[in-house]
Amino acid sequence: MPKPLSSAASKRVAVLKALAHPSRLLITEALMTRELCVCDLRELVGDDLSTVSKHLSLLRSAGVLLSEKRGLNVYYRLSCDCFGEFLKCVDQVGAEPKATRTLFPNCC
Amino acid sequence: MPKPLSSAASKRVAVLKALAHPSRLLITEALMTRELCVCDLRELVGDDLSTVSKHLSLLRSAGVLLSEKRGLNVYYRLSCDCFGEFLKCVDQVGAEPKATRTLFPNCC
DNA sequence: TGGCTATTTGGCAAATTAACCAAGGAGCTT
DNA sequence: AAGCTCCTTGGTTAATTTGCCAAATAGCCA
Repeated sequence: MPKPLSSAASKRVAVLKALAHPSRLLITEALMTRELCVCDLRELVGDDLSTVSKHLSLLRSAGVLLSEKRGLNVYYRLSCDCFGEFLKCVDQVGAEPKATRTLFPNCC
Repeated sequence: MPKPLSSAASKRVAVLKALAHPSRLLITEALMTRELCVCDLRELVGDDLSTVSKHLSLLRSAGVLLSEKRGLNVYYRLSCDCFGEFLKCVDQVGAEPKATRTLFPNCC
């Protein structure tokens, strides 16, 4: 049984979990450029449409994406334009071979 | 079967997955202040020692943590000092109620 | 060496997550 | 209204992850 989590912490975990999946990260990266509809995203990731829809729904409920229906299509976009910065941080993690680092230099 | 992933992408996913767990995020946050040994971290998260050790091993292999054995203890520390920035980004995601946002303001 | 402490590893059962198919809206357009 | 397109939801099975116990390893110290 998981121990009670502060709401701030569980929100962080929800966001991270949402992004910690190949298709969902790909979707998020694609949306950094422009909003896209579900069928665009389906083509991008190549999974079954229902699978993509579920990924999108998860990203939306984590607060990562916003959606809007226009006509027949549903368009998704990032809720936040900080993902460039965010991914830069991710890429800095362990950018160097771990064995060669012995202290805290200035890392990133 | 997952489709082939670029190595940069799978590395990103590995880092995000490593952080997307309550205990592992807690550990990572604690290590932002100072390095700690396994027993300190065990006390912090309250799980079985072997569970904590597996979390640490996962974080290390994702490149998030570095470890060093000194005497009987193994000390863990962050591989990177950019986590403050990183978490700031995470917290900005969906910081506003989703419904009220209709476009890209300057968000974060 | 033997014993003690700190940590890791192996193995397994429970819980969670993922992906597909099929069926169900929702909103054009005629 | 009928039919079509786009998307979401329900339900099921497979795969992955989690967490504990027990056993193994590593290093100190008598």
